[in-house]
Amino acid sequence: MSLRFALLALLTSRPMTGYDVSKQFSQSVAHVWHAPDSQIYPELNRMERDGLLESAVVPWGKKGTKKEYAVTEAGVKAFREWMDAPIEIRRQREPAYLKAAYLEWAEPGAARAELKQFRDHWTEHLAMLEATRATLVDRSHPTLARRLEHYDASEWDRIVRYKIFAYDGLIDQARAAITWAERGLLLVDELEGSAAD
Amino acid sequence: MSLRFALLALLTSRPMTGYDVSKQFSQSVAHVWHAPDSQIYPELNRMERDGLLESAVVPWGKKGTKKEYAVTEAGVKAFREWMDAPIEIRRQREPAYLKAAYLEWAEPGAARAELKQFRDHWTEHLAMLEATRATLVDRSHPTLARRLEHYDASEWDRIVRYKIFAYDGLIDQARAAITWAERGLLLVDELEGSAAD
DNA sequence: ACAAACTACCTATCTCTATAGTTAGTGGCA
DNA sequence: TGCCACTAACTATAGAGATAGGTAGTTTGT
Repeated sequence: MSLRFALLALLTSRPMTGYDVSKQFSQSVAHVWHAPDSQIYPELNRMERDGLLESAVVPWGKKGTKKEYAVTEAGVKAFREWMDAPIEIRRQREPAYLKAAYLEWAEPGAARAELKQFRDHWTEHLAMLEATRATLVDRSHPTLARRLEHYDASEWDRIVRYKIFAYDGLIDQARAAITWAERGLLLVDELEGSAAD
Repeated sequence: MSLRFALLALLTSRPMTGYDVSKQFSQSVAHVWHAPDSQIYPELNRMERDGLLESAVVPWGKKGTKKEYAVTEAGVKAFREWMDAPIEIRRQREPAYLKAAYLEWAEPGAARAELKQFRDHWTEHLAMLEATRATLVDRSHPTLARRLEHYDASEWDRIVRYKIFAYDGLIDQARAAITWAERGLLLVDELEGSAAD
């Protein structure tokens, strides 16, 4: 159900085609709620069917057309209602931590490789989050810039700071994951005897 | 797919009935991979069909019977293979952070309520994780105690420390979530004007 | 003139999850 | 003797999500 609201969140910045949505999505909302385009297109259709979006067919080149979606009043209302409703608490589902708890079953080499892979993934992810955070701070983030156009300048700080707050939380998570993986690598060295590799 | 391996992990400690599994599960592996019993029973059946488990029918009372599952050699092999394979990286799916990024749309009261709910959930979760961690440190955790029986005492430290390592990671996550929510509450006060409630 | 890369928009299928039930026997106690 | 909580083991169904495709037009570079 959150996909629907992630899409509404994005579309409140400006009307977009499905293709725009799927491109912009991966650079913003997906940091917090990932979805592939095979989920995005059908969901946009369903949202239109449910009256949350309306679409206009726009010509594209000589023969091509594209469909631009805009949030309706009902869509804004649904989004506000979701924002005011209690959040769903996600259940724990962490394959990395599951494996960590049973690391005595792994080959030491495989244990090290997994922890490194995990650390590297989060290191990369952290860099991306920090880069995105920087574009929020200086307001160069394209979706944010378009969003601020609808508001009075006196509101800008408030809007931007909530987005930075969300990214700060994600950055903390990423840092914690990296620290944890590094502690894990030291632990494997200690328990399995350190091996060069 | 991880559910299968979460179940194998649990069943390597000792053979269990489906009911035992679903009870023990919620006190151990579920901290890292949640699943309701409506997923556990069918998955146990499928694992038996696939040769990872074998079951014995055990009498229970006068007429009742129960089915006790034990991990087969193929099951142990599959578990080891999964342990040595690279981990799947989970995609971000965090409704709380999604909402946080768009908090300018929420009523200030609703924003506060959500952050409090989030903080309280994680505070409770943290207490449970710390309590479980303590039972690992003193080795009074029932599943751990049964597990250690299969190993030589010289191996105990290694096994226990990996489990503590996993819980340390979860505890860090919980603490980070609480700190983040508290920062969020201060931010709402600053941006929306503080309201007593 | 043509290829390659990009824009645009899906579809199909399978698995995984969530939610909400059902059926039946056991053990204790009032 | 009857009731209730617990043990035991599912089932049914809908929706979400992952993976892997497909088709058609456009733009850009050579």
